Amino acid sequence: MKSRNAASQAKTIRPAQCLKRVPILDAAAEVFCREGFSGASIDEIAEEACVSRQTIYNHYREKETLFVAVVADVTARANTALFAALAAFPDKPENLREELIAFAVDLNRNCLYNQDGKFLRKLVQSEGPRYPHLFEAWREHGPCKIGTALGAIFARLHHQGLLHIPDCDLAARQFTALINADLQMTTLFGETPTEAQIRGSAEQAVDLFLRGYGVLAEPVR
Amino acid sequence: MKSRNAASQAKTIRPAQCLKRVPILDAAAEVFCREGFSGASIDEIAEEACVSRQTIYNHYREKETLFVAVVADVTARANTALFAALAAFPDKPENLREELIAFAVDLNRNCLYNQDGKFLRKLVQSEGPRYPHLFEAWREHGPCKIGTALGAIFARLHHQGLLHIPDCDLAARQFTALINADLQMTTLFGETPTEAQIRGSAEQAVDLFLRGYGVLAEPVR
DNA sequence: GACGATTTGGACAATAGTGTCTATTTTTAC
DNA sequence: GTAAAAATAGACACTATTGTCCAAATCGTC
Repeated sequence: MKSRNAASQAKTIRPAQCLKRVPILDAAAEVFCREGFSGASIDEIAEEACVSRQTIYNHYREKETLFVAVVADVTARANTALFAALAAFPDKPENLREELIAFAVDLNRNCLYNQDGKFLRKLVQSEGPRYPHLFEAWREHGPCKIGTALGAIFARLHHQGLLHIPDCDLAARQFTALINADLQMTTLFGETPTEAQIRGSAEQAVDLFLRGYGVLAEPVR
Repeated sequence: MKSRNAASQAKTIRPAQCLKRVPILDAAAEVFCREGFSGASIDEIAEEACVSRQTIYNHYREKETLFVAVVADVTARANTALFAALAAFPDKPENLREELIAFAVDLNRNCLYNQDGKFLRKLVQSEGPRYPHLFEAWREHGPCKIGTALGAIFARLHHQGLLHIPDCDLAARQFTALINADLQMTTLFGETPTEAQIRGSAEQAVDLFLRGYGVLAEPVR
């Protein structure tokens, strides 16, 4: 194997120069998501990226290399979106219901149900078992830590006396489950939920959540 | 095309005689679920079913026919399991919390998170867009009507004064979302949740659900 | 045991996809 | 403008897979 022999194989392309890298990654994400790993053909990706097939092979040695690169790319993007959403939640909430709703909407719109979220959910489920390493990485560093981060937020709300939450990690899982309750079906269809759906789903979720975990500060009205 | 010409093509095999049909369907479900539609090869299925490849082609003309048959088979099985679970819920609940928990456990164990449930969830997501007809069928007649059926049950509980539920369909979606909240991660790993996990998840879900929708008949204890 | 139905194994053509190679063209930077 | 880097197009070998055809073997039932 010798790892390429200088002459004609020196097509390793320095990672700095790109130009075609972005369209390739985008098209590949699209096609991998639509067709799955084995269903996606390099030719299809090349066409969708408006790029010669050879160019793809120049940048990424083989299909699997490309796939891994795509997952890394999408995961990174999803992560920054997630951090942004988490950071946007106020330290000292004033109108808890509204702020939780806004947070849920943000989470759903920009992390869970955008293009990247859809890609990750679908791919982790269908190709996860085949790439344990990749899968583990997603679980550790990926959008999956929504759980812990949310748990921390709820712990703060508990200590601030705004909510009464015995088990914060559990509450975090329940919160994410609830804000998706209304969107599951749309999601499975591969469609993107409308803004109204996202907003409605968030409101319903937060209302139930607050009935379950709210401190009964105000008298029943 | 002529639709086969009597002589050698008369291998249509009467639907009654089977013998090899069950192992074929089982193996095919397994392989389709593991590899996806395009990743699954007929040879692999034949081997796993301990059957000659030709036999598969005798029964199901082509790969797609086999796939459709598998989905129909699994859906039918999942449906009877679902009906059994729904029927098992008592008309006049006596200990609502316990009975809801038992119901949730039953639902999770025998419908949502068994082999069939896993298959349907995975396949609908990955191959759904490619088979709109099949997908529609699943949505209409498949396990997806958990929603409506559950809604009906909750409506009854509301009228019986056992719960206070303004929107029963919403509550149904939230209920199913909650009983899965703790299992999502395990599920994505392709693992089957343990009995303890299922039980715990159900308890937590029902407790939050009852805090949100319970009539406050008893004084806070 | 004989009959028809079912199953099997192997050979086969046709197709599609991966990855390589090479020569040529375009782009970028100096 | 020129030279290096990157992109392209096409031909190619190789492999895997689908689906067909056929002859032989096996099974179930009477």
